[in-house]
Formats: sequence, structure tokens, C-alpha cells
Amino acid sequence: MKFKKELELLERGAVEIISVEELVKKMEVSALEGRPLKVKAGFDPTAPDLHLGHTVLIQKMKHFQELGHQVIFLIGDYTGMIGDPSGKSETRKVLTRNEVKKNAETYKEQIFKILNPEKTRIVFNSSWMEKMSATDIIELSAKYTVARMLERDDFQKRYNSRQPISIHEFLYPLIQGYDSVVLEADVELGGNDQKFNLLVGRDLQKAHGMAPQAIITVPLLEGTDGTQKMSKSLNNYIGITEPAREIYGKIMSISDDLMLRYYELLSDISSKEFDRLKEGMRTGAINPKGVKSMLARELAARYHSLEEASAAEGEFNRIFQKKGMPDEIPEARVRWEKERKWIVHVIVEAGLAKSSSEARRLIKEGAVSINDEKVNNEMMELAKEGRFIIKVGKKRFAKIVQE
RNA sequence: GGGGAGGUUCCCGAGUGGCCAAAGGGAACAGACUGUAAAUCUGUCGGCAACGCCUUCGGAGGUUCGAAUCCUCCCCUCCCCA
Repeated sequence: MKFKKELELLERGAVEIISVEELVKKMEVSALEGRPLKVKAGFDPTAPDLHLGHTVLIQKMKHFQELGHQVIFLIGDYTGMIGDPSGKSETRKVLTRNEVKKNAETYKEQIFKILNPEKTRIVFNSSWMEKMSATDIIELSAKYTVARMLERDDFQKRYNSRQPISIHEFLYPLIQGYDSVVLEADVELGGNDQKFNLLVGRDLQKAHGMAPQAIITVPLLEGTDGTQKMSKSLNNYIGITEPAREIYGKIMSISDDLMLRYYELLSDISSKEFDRLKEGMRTGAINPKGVKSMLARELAARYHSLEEASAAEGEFNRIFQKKGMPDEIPEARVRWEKERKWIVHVIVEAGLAKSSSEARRLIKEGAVSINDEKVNNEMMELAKEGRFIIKVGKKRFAKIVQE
């Protein structure tokens, strides 16, 4: 088969390709005509903080770039007004043009850590959607049926479990599909949960007399909790703009099972090496902690640098293995009105606890220490001239600066 | 348009006049154990210089010594019929 090597790269980590034959054929034609394929992937304009979950898809885009194709990074600022009706999404607030612009800039900063800017086209679907008239929308919606919409898994679930579905949510897949028509996409990439939307794109392209796009779906990466998909709102994410030590630390605290999954979807190591590590851990020849720190280092280095990754590792070991302090303890300014100040208020004002109730609780639980000494007395007062480094739990530190 | 069921603390979900800051589960946080693993176990989980006080049960009023619970109006969701 032609393009065997190329296909192997594209298949890596993919959940599904619809269809392999079509994709290969498109690659053939592309090579023959010397015309790169247009590879589209859509992104939400409201979440410009990319996390590792997004990178699974972006890495796939990169694979296409490596093969010489053109990647279209679509920012769904128009569809963003609807919000992808997946699961429990709530109505999105409508973003202003400026906010969208700003978010787009943030996207650029982040995606170009992975993608090649030369081969990336950034487009906004508002640029054609805004020109659509009501008539256009009606004509577009006439091309799809309610029954087919309800085939979609999450609509069906919500419908059956008596959750509301607003009519405008039906427009989401239609608009996303229409984007493919306008862009004349040859391929669309998306997360596994996007499959329905991507298929609508194919249908709409056919309805407009075009060749349907091929589809590649990639898995949704589980968040650090190991079960739900990684997302900012679930607070189980690892952002690529987070400091190296955060990335490193978060990777270290995932479960061993999840680590294997992350290796599979995020690491650049060869599958041969991956198998070797897996086997080593199974037989007990290799300590999983070492394997995990390799992954943590690889990812911290990818979004920062090798030096920062090593520094993060050093600090991590110092704090958690030797129970020491980090290199940089954030400073917190706290005002002393009198000579002495109640420790509970110091903790709250330093941002180490949300309320004094919480601070009191933490002290009772033995989670607070000052200058390495555990605090037992919640009524303790701190003198104005003292120098304090307060530690709450394992990872909250603050150096108190008096004002 | 007609009929029915609902909206409870971060989420799910009990509670139908005082014993309710509100069961249970999940999440989260802390402690123990560790590889900061995960799992498990234990505790905490509205606020407040705090054995007391203040604010919470869709919103606004009302009844009552006392309301998440009863009444009125309003807002929102779901189901059935048309």
C-alpha cells in the first residue's frame, strides 16, 4: 500500500479514521497535484488555556504538518456563542470581539510551541457566519433532521433523562459542519466526543456537492483524577503554560495506571521503549517512580526547557522526599495593626486558606507549621517583628512580609 | 392551550412546621500509610476572635411563638395530551 509510513504516523494514537481508504486516496491526489491537504480542527474561543488534553489533538495536527499539509486552526467564536452541547455544558456567555481577539493571541502563543506557524492558518468562523442571513440558516437547517440530531449520544441522553435541550444547540453541529463546507476541508480532526459533529460535516459537504472530508478522531485524555476527561472546569488539568514545577509535580501525583495512558498519548518515546518500561514495571525490575519522573521531565521540558525541567525535578525531590522547602517561597504581605496578630488571620490574609474557619480547621488537623514547627494552638499569636515561613498542608507555602 | 412533576448547601440527592447549617453519596481539603503515587483508613467540609451569634434551601411577599417545609404572586426546568 502506498503511503504506508505516512499512514502509520497518522494512525498513531488515533481512535478512528473514517475512512482509511478515503484518507489514502486524498493523500494520493494531493501528492499527484502537488496540493497540500486542508486539515481542519476547531477550538473553543473561551478556553485559551491549553492543557495536555488539547495537545493530543494538536500533536496530530503537527503530524500532518510534518507530512507537508496545511493545518487550519479554526477558532469557533461563532459556535462559541452556543457552546458545545456536550454533557452538562451551560449557556456560554457571549464574548466580545476584543475578548475573542485576545484569546486568539493566547492561542497562538501556545499552539506554536507545538505547531509550525508557517504551515498554520488561523481562521474564525464568525467571518463567514456573521454574513449568513436568517434565510441561509433556515436553508442550512433544512439539510438535517431532528431524528438524526437525536442520534447524537449526548442529545439522546439528555433527552431521555429529561434534561433541557435548547433548539439552538442543534445549530452547533450544523455550523461546525458548515465550516467544513466553507473551508473545503479535506480532513477534520477532533476528539472522540466530536465524532458526531465531524460526521455532520461530511453530510453537509455531500449536500453541497463536495467530496466529504476524512475524519480522524483522537482519544480524550483523562484528567489527573484518572476518570473524567481533562478540563479546566473539573480542575483536573495540567496546563501547558503552567510553570515547569507545576507540570512536573502534577504528573508525579497521577496514578500509575494513568501514567501509562499519558505515556501512550503524550510521550514521544518509541513504542518499543514504552513496552520495555511497561514490562520492567510489571516484573518489578523498574521502579514506577523513575518511569513517572521520566515522563514528568519530558513534558516539563517540552513546554519549557531541559534546564527548567531538571530544576523542577530537583525541587520536587527536595520538598517531598526530604520534606524541605521549595527554592522560591512566594511572599505574602500581611498587615499587622497591633504588636501581635492572631495566626488564623495571618493564614487567611496570606492566602493560605479561604476563611478563618478553614484556617482553624487546618490548624486542628495539624496541617500548619511555622518555621518548620507544627502549630498546635489555634489561638496562637504572632509577634510583629518575627520572621515567618508558614506551611499549610504539603504544598502551600508563604513567606510572610509584614506591613 | 390543558394536565402533571420539580427547582435544597461545589455536584448528585434526602428532608413536607420545631430535634435542620439541613441525611447519604461524590468532589475537595487535611492527617496516617507511601513512590507527594494510586488504593485504603481517619477527620473536616456556610461564615464569624466562635460551647454562642449571623446568613443559607429558585425570587418576592405572607401565615405562625417558630418555615427548606404551609399560603399568594413571579421566574425557571421536565413529562403527558393538543
